[in-house]
Amino acid sequence: MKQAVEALGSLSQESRLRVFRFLVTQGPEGASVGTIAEKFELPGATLSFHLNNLKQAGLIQVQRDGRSLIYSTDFTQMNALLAFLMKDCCGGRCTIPGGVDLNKIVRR
Amino acid sequence: MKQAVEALGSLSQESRLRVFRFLVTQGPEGASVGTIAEKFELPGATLSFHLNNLKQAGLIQVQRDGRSLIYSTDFTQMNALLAFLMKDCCGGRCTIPGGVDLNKIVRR
DNA sequence: TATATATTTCCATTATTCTGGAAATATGGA
DNA sequence: TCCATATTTCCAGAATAATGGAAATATATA
Repeated sequence: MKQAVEALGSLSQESRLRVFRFLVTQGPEGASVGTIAEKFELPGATLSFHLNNLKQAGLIQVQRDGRSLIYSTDFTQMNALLAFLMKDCCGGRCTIPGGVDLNKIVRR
Repeated sequence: MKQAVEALGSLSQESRLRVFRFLVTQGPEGASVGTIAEKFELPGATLSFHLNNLKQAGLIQVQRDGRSLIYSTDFTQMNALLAFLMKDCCGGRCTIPGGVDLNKIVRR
């Protein structure tokens, strides 16, 4: 549950959620800090703080490319978070947009 | 996205997540504030604060029964949150415990 | 009406998180 | 080596959230 709280907390901040969603769209290529900073008009220190928070939560990973640091999503944690929410927080009552009852397909 | 941030924020606090999960197990019957307070050993004012937060986020609902207030889960919001996370935060890479690829069944 | 029970609201305190300028660190190239 | 670029760390101030005692409100019952 500790991990879930951390991931939920990380995604519950608007700037961070925005950045995370953007990184999701970037796929494995990811994006450099500079690119993200420009896109969201965030000061370096602030962005660095948020990226570090997402990384601590296990939601993103980083790799260096020359002078740039490239951040990209790490779906392991997101996967775990979804599994947790569906198993422990839905009580057999959750469906998804297509009308599928999640709890009928989640191994419990 | 506003709603998602609110729901994520509400669930990202340990006491609240615990209480929410407990209410999930209680189903439509729900539980009184007193019952929850005893179970989690939380002072009245603190619990009231957290219950109100969950309610504001649309995750629980309340009804009066005599002197007691009965809180119970409202899955509409949880459902919406899961849909949001799967559609916008998984990038086609999330599976659930049974090994099912969520993005194959989510209407996008 | 008087009293007990259940819960909330009020409010002050403490704790945590967010923000961003400035300095520090890392890398690459001239 | 010197300089430019990319990003982080440091740090202090501002904003937001959590905590819980005490008073207020709501309901029930005698």
